[in-house]
Amino acid sequence: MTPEPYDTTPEPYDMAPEPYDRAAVRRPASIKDVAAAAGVSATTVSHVLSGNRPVNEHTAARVRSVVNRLGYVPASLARSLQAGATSVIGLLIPDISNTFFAELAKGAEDAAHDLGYGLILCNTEFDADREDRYLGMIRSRFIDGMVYASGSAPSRRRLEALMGKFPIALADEEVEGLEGALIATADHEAGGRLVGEHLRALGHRRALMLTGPRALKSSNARANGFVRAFRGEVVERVGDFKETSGHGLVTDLLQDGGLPGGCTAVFAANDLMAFGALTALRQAGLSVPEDISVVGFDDIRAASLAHPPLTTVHQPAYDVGRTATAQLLQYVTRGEVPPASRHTLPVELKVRGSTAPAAR
Amino acid sequence: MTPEPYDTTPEPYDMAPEPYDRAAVRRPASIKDVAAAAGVSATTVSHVLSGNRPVNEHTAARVRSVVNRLGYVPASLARSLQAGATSVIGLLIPDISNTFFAELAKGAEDAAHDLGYGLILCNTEFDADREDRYLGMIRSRFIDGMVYASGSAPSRRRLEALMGKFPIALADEEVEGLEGALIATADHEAGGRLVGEHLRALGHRRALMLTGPRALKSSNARANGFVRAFRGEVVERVGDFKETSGHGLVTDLLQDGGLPGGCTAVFAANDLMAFGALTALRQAGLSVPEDISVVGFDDIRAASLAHPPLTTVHQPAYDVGRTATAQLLQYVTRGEVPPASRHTLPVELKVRGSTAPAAR
DNA sequence: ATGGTTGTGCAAAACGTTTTGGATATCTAG
DNA sequence: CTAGATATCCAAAACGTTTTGCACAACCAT
Repeated sequence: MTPEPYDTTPEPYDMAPEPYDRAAVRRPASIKDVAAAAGVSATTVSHVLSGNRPVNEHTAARVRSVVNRLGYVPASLARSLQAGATSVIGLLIPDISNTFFAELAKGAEDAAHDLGYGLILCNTEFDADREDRYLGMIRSRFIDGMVYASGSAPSRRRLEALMGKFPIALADEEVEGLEGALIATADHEAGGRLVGEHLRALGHRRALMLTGPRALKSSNARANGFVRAFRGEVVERVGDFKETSGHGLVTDLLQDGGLPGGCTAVFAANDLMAFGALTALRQAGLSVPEDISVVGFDDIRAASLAHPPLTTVHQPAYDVGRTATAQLLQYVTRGEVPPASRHTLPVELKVRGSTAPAAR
Repeated sequence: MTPEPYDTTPEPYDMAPEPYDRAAVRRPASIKDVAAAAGVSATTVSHVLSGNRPVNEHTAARVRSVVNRLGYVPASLARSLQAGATSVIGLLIPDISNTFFAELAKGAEDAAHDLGYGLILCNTEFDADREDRYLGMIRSRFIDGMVYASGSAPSRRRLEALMGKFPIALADEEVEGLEGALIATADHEAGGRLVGEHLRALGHRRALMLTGPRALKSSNARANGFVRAFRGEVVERVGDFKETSGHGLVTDLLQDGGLPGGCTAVFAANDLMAFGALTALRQAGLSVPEDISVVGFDDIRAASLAHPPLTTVHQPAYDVGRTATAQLLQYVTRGEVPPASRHTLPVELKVRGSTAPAAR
């Protein structure tokens, strides 16, 4: 029986809309005030409100009336202290303004809300100090658990030390060597495979692949899946998931005498880099998809709005967040590790206007 | 002197990376355990850690060593209970996956983090019950304040009742009749005005305006500013800020025999509707900006990536979130209402490829 | 010597709940 | 009429901190 994290009794509507009066903030009523005013003990008030033990209906009615009159709302802090849990968890991500993480956050928030949990947003901006600071919240037991969706390498060891002692679930990015952990991630490898098959079916035999940072398992999985399924010649260039990176890599290649080996397609490991590539190609007078096909990864909102609409792999960001959080909470509330402790969520290829049969 | 919300002492790195061992969770060390092990009172431990009163350096060293050995981290709950504040605030928004609110959230998180505050994400999905539920957090004093950036009408009265008693700051959307409130909002009216001037300067004299819901002051302000500065004929249609709405409204008009009165420009109250309009126009065989100019509002990421790149009004979403939060926290920590309790933040017109001189 | 300061540490109260073991009165079954 | 059950409520402990008032010793200046 987890405690309700906060009271939901509606504020009486007919209350005088007092002017904004900072000075007159009086100490909010405590359970003792209610007890005194109702002529009962604090215990009884608690029982009336929680229904934890039966109370005489007459007494209960009196107590409830006093509760309303005084506008009493139980202090959730004291409740949590007593209960040993706060009904709040954290969500640690690098950048909430990135639509992928925003979607993930939405899923996490939904899952948390479903079980009456609050969600603290831990936005790290890829800053290790900031991340440590937030991880401190779990050690001080202010949050009951953490959904971790960051990939900053320096915090890896710190994370390991925590995972044995506190409930932590990984989302989106795996951490090597943590076998027993709770993990929810998209099927990056399958995504790469789908792209490889798609381009191959269109007759492409040579492709340029713009990868993400080597340190990220997810990025590597995309590349591996692609290379394996494409069964053609693949030239790799390492980018950083930013638009400028895609633009720069392609521009450089074009200036060095065209895409290497007569590539007819470009697969970028995320949509942003794909957009950069798109712009670079257009600037060089090439048209997409007639001359070159371009594929992205993520399916961010702009992908379908762009011109041409971008063929890309849809990632279930919402589901990743939701699943990881649900797993974490199952662990936290029931105290048991959920049966399937690793979830790999399906991705989907969205074929749009940026891919076409290979030019001959 | 606000309390540190959570401990930041780094976990010792050289700790044995124990296997994931749920059964062996032992009660974390409390201040009493430390006191006993160090042969001092809990008071002394507290003083050593807080520096609140001087402690003999020899004793202090001993205490610190025990703290490390036991891995003691103060329970922030107990600390907050004693302090009467949690160092956590809430951010209530309708939809985190909307890039505008994601940016706003980022600003809010930054401001909160700067002052050592945590931020609870309250995503309402425009659901009044969910909003009430979250507002309950402030009444139960689990959070020290709330940044409110939603516009759902039914909660208006409820909000009024709360604003006199708890620290609440409004972001993005004003609430009528709450004069003393803390408010940070973009200059919607100026944004509309900029668009009006821009289109007029390009020679446009008749325009279609797609507004947002009438209930939103921000949407009305955009329309008012536009109409006043455009000084031409303006046909208004009411949309709902969604892409389908922009598409539907324009399609309907086109099927009824072209844009009314020979409009040469469309101003949508947000980018999403502008994209809808763009698609509808293209489907009707009209080209943008040669035949019709299109302007949006918000400057979401997709705006610059679209084809043609969308002329739009850049809203300082990040600053709105940051400013509102900073104001709230100034109020919360210092207990005083900041000097300027209303901030109207400047917007900026981004002229891109979707506007051109009026076709004659 | 005396009074005041400084250094050092402790005990107890306070924060606001929930939970547990009784206590008292009333009822039920034999 | 009595033993046991039931209904009703309360006092006290517990959750883990910080803060406050005080005690004691040691030192200083008069």
